[in-house]
Amino acid sequence: MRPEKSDTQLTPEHGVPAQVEVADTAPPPSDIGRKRRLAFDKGSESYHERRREIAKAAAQLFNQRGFKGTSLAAVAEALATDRASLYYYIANKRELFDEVVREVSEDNVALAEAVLASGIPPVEKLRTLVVELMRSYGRNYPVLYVYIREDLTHVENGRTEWSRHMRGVNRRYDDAVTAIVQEGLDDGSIRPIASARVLAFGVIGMINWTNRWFVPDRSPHSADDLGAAYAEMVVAGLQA
Amino acid sequence: MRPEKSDTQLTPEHGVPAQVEVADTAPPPSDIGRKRRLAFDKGSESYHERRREIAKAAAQLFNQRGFKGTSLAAVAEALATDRASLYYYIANKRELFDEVVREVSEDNVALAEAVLASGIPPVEKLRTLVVELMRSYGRNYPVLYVYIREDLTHVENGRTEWSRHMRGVNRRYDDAVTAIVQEGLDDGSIRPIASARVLAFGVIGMINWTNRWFVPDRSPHSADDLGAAYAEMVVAGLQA
DNA sequence: CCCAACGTCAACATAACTGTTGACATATGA
DNA sequence: TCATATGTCAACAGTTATGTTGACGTTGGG
Repeated sequence: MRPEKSDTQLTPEHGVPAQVEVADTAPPPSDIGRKRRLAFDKGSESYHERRREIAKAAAQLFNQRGFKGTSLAAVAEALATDRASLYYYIANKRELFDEVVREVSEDNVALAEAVLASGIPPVEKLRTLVVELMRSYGRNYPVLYVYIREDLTHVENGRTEWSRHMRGVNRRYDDAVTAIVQEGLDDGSIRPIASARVLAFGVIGMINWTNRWFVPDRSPHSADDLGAAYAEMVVAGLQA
Repeated sequence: MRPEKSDTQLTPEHGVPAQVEVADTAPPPSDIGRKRRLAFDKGSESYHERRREIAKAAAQLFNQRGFKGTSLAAVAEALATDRASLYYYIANKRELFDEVVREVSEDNVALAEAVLASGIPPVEKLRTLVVELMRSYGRNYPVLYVYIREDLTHVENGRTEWSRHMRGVNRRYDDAVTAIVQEGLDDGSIRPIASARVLAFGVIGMINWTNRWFVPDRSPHSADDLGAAYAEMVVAGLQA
């Protein structure tokens, strides 16, 4: 299914099939790449601020159109600049996505794990979790939604270091929530309606689905309201 | 070869994009188009069966990789055929998506509306709805998930007849579920935790989120189990 | 003033994808 | 047998995307 790279001569230097190996390492330096790295390492404030601006604009587009549906040209346009200029700040689209998503997604996991580790009763953990998650979603809008919407597998083919990392983050998140439910099942404070994981996914789903309809600025409800409502619903639904 | 719009001719109409008009009608006939239409209208059994095979293969890929992430070449490959052969059956990728999704999404709405129209008490409607939806998701896997995953806006730019239709379907679905909850709020059988819509979206979210983790064949739970569990959780959570 | 860091620009190379074409194969029934 | 419906193939055209390049501007500090 790789019929013809072309019938014309293909310069052997250029034809090195770089897409076979997964090579998360050693992308060929390239000139602008060196400038970028330099600027990044030097790390002036304005540089990083501009980087954040770019990430913010990208987040909006990723949220609206998805990763695949967002072109760097569109990001550049949103910033009223040229696409090539972005390369002064980021190496490629995936790195931009990473920039947008990484910190906030890790905060999210940390939140879930902190709640799990707290000393309060399981049911209260659940309530706190739901409330705090919704707060976080509201506070970090739309960045957290970008993260939720993308089914990592859709972003990249799945074997890169980055994608492994992201899967790990997701996994820890699911595990933390599941563990909270499990505690409740174990001490009898949560009814054994189904396995801890199924129940946990139900809760997560209710929260995560808000990405489809909740736009903080344009909503009659605050994220806090939603969190409180869903927490109440979940707790009443699960409590023994 | 290709540099049509390079420095030779600096097209002055650089800023006149042709994609402004939406033209859902009158795609130029084209030869294979005529053959396709002919075959379709004549409608032999084998023709439509092949069409269904194609839709099924496409559904798998759409589900795994999303609309944008799925190329017709990939669909052809999955069927061990050539991409061009697909054009004997479908006119373009969107039509294929439509083929996959349309019927089942309308069935889904019909289901929700039927439950709404049934004579049972609101809380029982809710329970029935959740159970039946999960059954439907299991039965129609992965087709319904394809539909859920795509945030129509990501599939097409939003002004076409098709996209209006799809938004309408979504809307009717949301409205039906909301109406069920509203009935419960009105007759006092459901606690006024939040607005009917917020609660409805919570329920829908819990169910729809299963698209991220539930694979019928590879799951220890049946769709029925999940439906029963979530129904129980929702009903207990909302009942007065 | 001048230089280096900062930032931008136009253009190119490469690739993937969609939609289309016209010729070619097969098989089926009249 | 032969015409027709059915189905496939290789190839191309047009579009859009990414990543890169090298030259060009701008600006503030020494």
